[in-house]
Amino acid sequence: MSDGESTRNVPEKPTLEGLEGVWGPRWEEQGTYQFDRDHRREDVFSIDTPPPTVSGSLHVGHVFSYTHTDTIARFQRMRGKAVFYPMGWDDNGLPTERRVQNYYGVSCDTSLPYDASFIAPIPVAERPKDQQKLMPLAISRRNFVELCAQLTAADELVFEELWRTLGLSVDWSMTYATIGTRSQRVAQRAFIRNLARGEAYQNEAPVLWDVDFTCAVAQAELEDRERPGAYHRIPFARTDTGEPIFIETTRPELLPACVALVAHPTDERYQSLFDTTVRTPLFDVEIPVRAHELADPEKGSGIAMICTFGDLTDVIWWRELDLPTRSVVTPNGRIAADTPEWISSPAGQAAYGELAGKKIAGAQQRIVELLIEADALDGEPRKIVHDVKFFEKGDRPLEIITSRQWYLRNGGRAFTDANGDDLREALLRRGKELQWHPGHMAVRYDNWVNGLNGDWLVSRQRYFGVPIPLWYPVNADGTFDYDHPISPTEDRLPVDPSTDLPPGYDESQRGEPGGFVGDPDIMDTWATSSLTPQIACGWEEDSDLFARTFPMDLRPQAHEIIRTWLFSTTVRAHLEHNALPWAHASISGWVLDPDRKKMSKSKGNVVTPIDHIVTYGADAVRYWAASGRPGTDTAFDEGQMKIGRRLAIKILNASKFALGPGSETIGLFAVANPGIINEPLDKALLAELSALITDATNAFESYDYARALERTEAFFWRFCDQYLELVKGRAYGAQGDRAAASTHATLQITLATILRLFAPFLPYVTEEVWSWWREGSVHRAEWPNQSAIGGVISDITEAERASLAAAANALGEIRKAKTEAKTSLKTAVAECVIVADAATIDALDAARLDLIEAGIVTALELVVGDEPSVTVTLAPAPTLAPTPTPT
RNA sequence: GGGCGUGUAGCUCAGUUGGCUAGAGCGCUGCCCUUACAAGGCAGAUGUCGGGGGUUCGAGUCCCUCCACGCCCACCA
Repeated sequence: MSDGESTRNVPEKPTLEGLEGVWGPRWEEQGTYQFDRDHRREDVFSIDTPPPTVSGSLHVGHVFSYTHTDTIARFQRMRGKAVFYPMGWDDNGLPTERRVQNYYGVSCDTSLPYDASFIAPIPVAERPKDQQKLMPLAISRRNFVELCAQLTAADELVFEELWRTLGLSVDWSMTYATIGTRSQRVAQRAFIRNLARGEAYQNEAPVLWDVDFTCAVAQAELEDRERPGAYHRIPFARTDTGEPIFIETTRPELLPACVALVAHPTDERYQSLFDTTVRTPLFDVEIPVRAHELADPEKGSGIAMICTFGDLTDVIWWRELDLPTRSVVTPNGRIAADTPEWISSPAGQAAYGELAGKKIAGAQQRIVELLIEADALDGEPRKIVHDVKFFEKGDRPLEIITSRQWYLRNGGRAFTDANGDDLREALLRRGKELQWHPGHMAVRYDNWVNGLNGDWLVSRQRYFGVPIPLWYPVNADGTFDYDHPISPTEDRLPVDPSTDLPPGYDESQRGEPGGFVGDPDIMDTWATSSLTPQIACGWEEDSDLFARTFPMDLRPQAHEIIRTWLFSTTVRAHLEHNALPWAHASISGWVLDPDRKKMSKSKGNVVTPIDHIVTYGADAVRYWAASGRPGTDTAFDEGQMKIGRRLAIKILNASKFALGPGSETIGLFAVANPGIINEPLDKALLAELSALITDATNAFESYDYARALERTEAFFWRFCDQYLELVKGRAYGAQGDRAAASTHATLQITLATILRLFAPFLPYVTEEVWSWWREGSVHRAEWPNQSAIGGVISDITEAERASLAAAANALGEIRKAKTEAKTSLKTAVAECVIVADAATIDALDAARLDLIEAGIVTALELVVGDEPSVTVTLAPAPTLAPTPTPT
């Protein structure tokens, strides 16, 4: 027996059932996937695993993409790398808040004091029907945050269980949560360093605002949605002549916030109007008419009203034309209750009174009525469907509200980085430096960076997140001195400024003149997620680990978050480390339902993965996932899982044969004694296997796991259908011990190889079979190379190389004859005459004995000729005893 | 409006520098309990390679153009 081989233990009836339950715990116990931190950086492969959002349930989309990464991790591990493969949980942020509110029926009220004795309420779903629709229970911010932490901790256990069952080779001793202490420390440390370097700054400015979450929203969180709207044609009156000037607007309710009209500087129609004034209808406010290139003469009447603020173009006009701010929309999406001072006429004030306090939609309806009454609406509103900006998690169109927010430099506005380079250019270069898989995804990064229209707004007016770690002095008059924020020292992190104290102050000074206030905001969830490499690798906390793992090797992720996660991570690493955070990015596609729609929770077409794992087995589900090529959207297909299951069963059965009677004495010693393999079919098979190893290895090295699987699978089926069929008799000893030894050695080299090639995809079945005869885990075994095969096939002849395909074809013809004769494949062939070209005949002759045996051929005649043919004469069917006729 | 991707058998997809009659699996049809496998095996039928032009001895593969679908991006009054 060769080394590495253990006692044979091949089950009588191999089965897939229960493999997950057997091997999962054993891998855990044996530390199969533990990160070995003794390796040097170049021998480590580190993966920046996407932390899944814990606020919902994992769906097949997760199973799909995480399997892709796992195949890469397993390949690298078998190649000898110490694989650093941690798992994070994204529990920070709005989705969790929303889930906690709904799950427990609570709401956060920042004015309430902390209740130390608070106990989580009974979940809404578990209450009696009549108590499910009660008003939410208002609880303090700290109680609310604690409840979030409690629920996410429970959710994370469920997630981990599913991942383990799926067979992810994660090192479960290395997990993090984005709301965890470590993540908070990293996020706050990075932020105060950004602040110290001038990369973080605050600004009082118009921002996109979600009126339901009462929270600012960043450019990266926007999405356009088509909404019905209408152009309202409204006359403004020239102040000098009273002549009507018509504008068209989709936001008539913003008329009281109008600060100017604007037309293109070259627009003939409006030349005489520039630098004069007009008066708004209903409110009778005098406003200037200005010229600006962004005004499009083709659009509407060619002259637009500028409001503070109807859209982002308004913001540009307002800024560049230096217009006053006249806001009427409040943060919660209503028209401000108090009549603004710029509306001075009694009629205007009365009109405003009609709108005050109304929600946007109601205000729009009312102002249209008022315009009609005042004969200030020209014709019917012209209905259109247009794109409106929404917060991607929001339900109502965004408004633009002026507020003080924190920003992080990301190249959206001109900035010179620490290297003296333009930040945007530097980040574009980072995108080119990164190796994308597939390569065409790189353009999405370029598109996004080139389209940035401002820096990254990182402050959020929410609760469950990492607090902005700053305090502000309170002036003698009670106002806040935002210009002199107080940072904590790094050794105190993480801090919560709403409860912790700034250096040199005591609690009695909170909110008092001469005292301090804490920044009430938290950071954008991406402000933490953008630091996953730093969190996972132990930045500033475990410098040894950091040195061995950072910058990381691989960032796997989905394409829709290139603009958020991938880009923001690049920004943080560039600013903090002057480095790319990882060398490679692999971008997975989506799982589509059979109607080719993306599966997502909101569409209600999500399939729960655990049922499929139970039905088909984890290997089968992984097989389906790994069939999806990198970056390609893939249809959800249970059929593929059935095929995966069949493949796994086939591996069990073929392995049982390969390790069957006669094989024990051979072992793998052919490696040390190449001369033992001398049969043409055996050499032909190993030649194919050799090519397969090269092909699969190259595919994996270019992150194309799907190709590696496809090639391995195709080889395996040929191995079963052609080779095994042809050598069965020989394996059983029909041609003597020497011939049997050749095939047994070949079978075992092949089996040992394909088990390892399949191991990244089908970790359970390959480990099961490996355990029948080899020591240790297949997942720690060396990735196949040519060493076991090279010597055997170095002297292969052309006839030998072609023998397998030729014999398989001939066997197919013989079996076809039997099928057509509707007889059993066991039927003997009296005579078989094969006419073919000389090369084929040579190849067939090389496999002669095996072919005769497999086809049960009595006389095989091989003839060189120009017209290929196979003539099969079946032996007379054995005489059957006459079936008694029932009477 | 700009860009990226996809379009091959009823379905899901391979097809790597252009090379002999275009492949696999599912599904479909027929046959076979053959000692690895009946939740199996063997065999069979099935294609204007989205349309049109071009380069070439030769194009599913390269070039141009058009069409359909998906996605990303865009200051969308």
